Amino acid sequence: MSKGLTSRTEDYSQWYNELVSKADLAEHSSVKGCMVIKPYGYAIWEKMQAVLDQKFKDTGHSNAYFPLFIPKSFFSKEASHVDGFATECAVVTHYRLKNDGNGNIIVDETAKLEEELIVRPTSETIIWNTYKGWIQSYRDLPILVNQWANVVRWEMRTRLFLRTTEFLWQEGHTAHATQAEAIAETEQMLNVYADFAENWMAVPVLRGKKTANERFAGALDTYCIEALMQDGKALQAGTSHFLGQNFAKAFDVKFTNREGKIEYVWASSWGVSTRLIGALIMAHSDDFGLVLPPKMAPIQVVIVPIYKGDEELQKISATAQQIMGDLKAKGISVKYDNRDTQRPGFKFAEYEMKGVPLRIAIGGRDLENNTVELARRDTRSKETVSNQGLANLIENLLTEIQQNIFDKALLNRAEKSTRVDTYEEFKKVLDDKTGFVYAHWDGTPETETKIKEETKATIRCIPLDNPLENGFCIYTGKPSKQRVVFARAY
RNA sequence: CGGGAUGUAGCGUAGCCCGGUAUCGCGUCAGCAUGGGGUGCUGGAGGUCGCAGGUUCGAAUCCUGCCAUCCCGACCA
Repeated sequence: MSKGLTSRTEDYSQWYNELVSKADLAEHSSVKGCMVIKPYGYAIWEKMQAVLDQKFKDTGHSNAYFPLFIPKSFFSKEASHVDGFATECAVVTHYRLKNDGNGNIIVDETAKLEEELIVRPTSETIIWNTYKGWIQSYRDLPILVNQWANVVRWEMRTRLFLRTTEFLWQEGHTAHATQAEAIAETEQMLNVYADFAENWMAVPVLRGKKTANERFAGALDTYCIEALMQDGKALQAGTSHFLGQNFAKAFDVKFTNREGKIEYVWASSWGVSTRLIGALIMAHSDDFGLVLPPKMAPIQVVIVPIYKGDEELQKISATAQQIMGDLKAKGISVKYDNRDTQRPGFKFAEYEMKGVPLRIAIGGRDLENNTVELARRDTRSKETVSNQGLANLIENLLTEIQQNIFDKALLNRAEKSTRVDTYEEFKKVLDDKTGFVYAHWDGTPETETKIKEETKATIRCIPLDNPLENGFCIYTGKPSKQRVVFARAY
């Protein structure tokens, strides 16, 4: 691991890239646009999965698995869905290779697929094709299924975690007897995501609806959680879609309701991806490396011994083991780094880069005094504390750190949220101050598109709890009933 | 797919204009010392100079073609 990190103010993008690499989260693979998620980065994903998976189960969902490949004909059935994804699909056309006689492996042209297969960019089509066979009566509803999977979207430009050609995610797909129930499900899952983002990832989010332009291809309504990064750019952190009867109609999924009438099934889908790791990184980290909220940290506490010779190490290790036992009893994950191959200072820097929330250093002086040195990653403060009641102290500190990290992110968002009433002001804020810009909009896709073309800012969402307020569109001057949230986004 | 740039050791680089078999840093390996914030010294290993042609006694360097990657745009969780 090399020293130092480009500062955020100097070059935010480079800071991000170096951080991902130096914190050992991920690296570029030999496959263009695809990343290798390294063990430490994957451990964060596993933390996310564990929490989300439990939340899904607590809200009545079950996991299942659907194929990676989708027949092209399925994919074409829902018109706006195809339009949305057509330009970024990987297509399988052949199923065999052969030797061309010169030692080269080539595609065997005689092994052409009857029907080409799409590598799923999302699974609505294959799932609704399947649901058709599962649903006949209202008694079969609702179906509440989630799958953890990889998907492929052939992106032009990629960035580790934020946008890669292949990424990991979960996609929930539910089927309901009524519109109201499907909408309630859509909203419920949005709240699950928001709760996860704020109370686990310590990332404050806006809950809102997307405008028609930003809506998921095939949805009637797209709900989202929007987070603000430290550089003032917005990041869509999760989406939940009310699909109406669009996919039921496309795949002819009907059921007999209580009244004996035949009706199309109502649907929702919702997902979050490994992009959340990008959000986590950019929301909290500093110029010294990653800053992880304790609830998302693969290692919450690291213990570094400082010693001269084996004998002293033995003594320190005994103390360390005792502390580890106390912490583990409280469900705190702890690592004792007694590698003799690195020096303490190196380890300090390394765990700082990796965002471990708390570090305990134990040296000879501490043994004499029954103390340890305790260092917080979020504030980078150090203090020497007594061994007595250490586990309780740490337990409380972890809670405090979790809160502190959230508060900081919330403060950043508050500082970077601005209300503007003119287009001039709007552009100036976007350029100079960045962040969320609350402005009136006439509600038309045309105006939204114009603003996007001229400023690169998009409407991130119309907040769900948005107060009504009469005003005039900053672009056209037409009357407007509420402000919407604009930002430049990842 | 348009506009720009770059390919030299695991990583980052110098050398290229002005041809003579490759520089430095990090990392790595060995030994000794060191150990409370990225340790020091000594010694070692590691290179088809993106690929293929061409010019030349001789090419990382000059010429031609190709490939790849990165940045900016269009597209996007």
